[in-house]
Amino acid sequence: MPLDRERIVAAAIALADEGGLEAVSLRKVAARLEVGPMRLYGYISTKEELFDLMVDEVHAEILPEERPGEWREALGLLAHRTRLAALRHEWLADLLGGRPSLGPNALAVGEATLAALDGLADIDTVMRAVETVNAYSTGAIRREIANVRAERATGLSKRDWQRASGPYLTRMLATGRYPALAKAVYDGTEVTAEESFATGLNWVLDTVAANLDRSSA
Amino acid sequence: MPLDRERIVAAAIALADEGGLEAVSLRKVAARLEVGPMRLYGYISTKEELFDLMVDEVHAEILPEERPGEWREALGLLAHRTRLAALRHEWLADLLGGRPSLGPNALAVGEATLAALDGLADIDTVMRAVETVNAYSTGAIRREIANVRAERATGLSKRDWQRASGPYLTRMLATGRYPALAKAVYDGTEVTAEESFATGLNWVLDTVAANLDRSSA
DNA sequence: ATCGACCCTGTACGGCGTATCGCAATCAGT
DNA sequence: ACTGATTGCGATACGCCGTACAGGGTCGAT
Repeated sequence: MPLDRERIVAAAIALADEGGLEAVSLRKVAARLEVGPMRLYGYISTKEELFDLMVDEVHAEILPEERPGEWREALGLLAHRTRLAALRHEWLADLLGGRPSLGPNALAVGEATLAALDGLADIDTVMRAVETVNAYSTGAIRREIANVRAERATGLSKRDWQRASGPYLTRMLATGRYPALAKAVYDGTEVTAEESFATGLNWVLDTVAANLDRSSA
Repeated sequence: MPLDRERIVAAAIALADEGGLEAVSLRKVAARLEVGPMRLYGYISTKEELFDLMVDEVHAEILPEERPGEWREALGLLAHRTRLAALRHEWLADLLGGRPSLGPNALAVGEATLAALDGLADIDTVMRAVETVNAYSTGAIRREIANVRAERATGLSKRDWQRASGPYLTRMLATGRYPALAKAVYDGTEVTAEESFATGLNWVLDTVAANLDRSSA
């Protein structure tokens, strides 16, 4: 069986899906492909490059088959698909935004994002809009995955955890040094991660809409 | 000289400031304090815990001395101070949002954020606002640091790099597969990272303002 | 003075990324 | 066909990592 980048990246993604990024070592990738570790260096030159290739591969899942006509739908779809990709591949949250993504699929996602706004405002406004939506998305996704992991680690939902003597945080909140925080934790409505993501995203898209208008006026 | 968490965390931060997160190893931290590596385990139980402590320590720099009265100024100040902290400690960008920050200083920052919006809308709207601003800030900061590093690595400004045959990206853009991207790269005005951050932040604060109004109306 | 318990930390283990270099396979020259 | 030079592959090995563990040193009790 001939080796190539694709098989290497696929093996690395499988390992990362199963055990997180830290389960990805060049030795384990090589073992899964039944070759010696150094074989890989004929196809990739560094572990970081492998990570870059993994990120780009997942961007292929993010790109929608067809682009909606409405810019707002297009941007929302891309953001939601990025989120879903990160839920399927939690390690993506560790890598997203960590370095510029310049692989062909990531560029295609960037292209789709820009294309959705093309002509709706001057280039600089469009770029600011893209940056803002992307910053929100990656930040929100990272937080969501961080929470998923924390909940999995304690085996409790966030709410239960705080209420029922999540020992450390409860103690901190009980000190009275964080009154607003305590109120938010105890009085806030529980909301799904998807709702939270969608709400913030809509707010951000609202402000993008407002600024597209202002710029074209 | 007696050892304590503070000295350990300070040594780790110094190492990270000098050589990035990957330059932080328990062995090097210990060496800098002139003790054996295992001494550290009397004060921290894992390398991850050390990272958490480092993040919390930097949050002390983020918390402003006095809180402005206006919510918008308060939120903007916190976001800008977080960004400045990340510029002083680039490794913070690698850790921000990676896991829930529950140290005393991070909680104090969260408290200040919530307090700024306290009473201006129902709790759920306030929480959504905080989440959105935080998601934007961490995402934007991560991207900025990623760009700073990429520019440092190539020794060229982003613009110069693309224009003057940054070989790979130029080739990709020349394929014609990314027309909107190419246009943005070639026709976009160069803008400082701070302007970009501030613009997006203002947009997000605009939408927060709009939604605070709607909720209280 | 002797012993026991406990804390401390040096030693050591398994695993990592990847530099290096010996060797097998290939090819050129006769 | 046979030899010698050359190349490129990948096994071996190096230096580093986080941290388990056990042995030693310390100190209190008898």
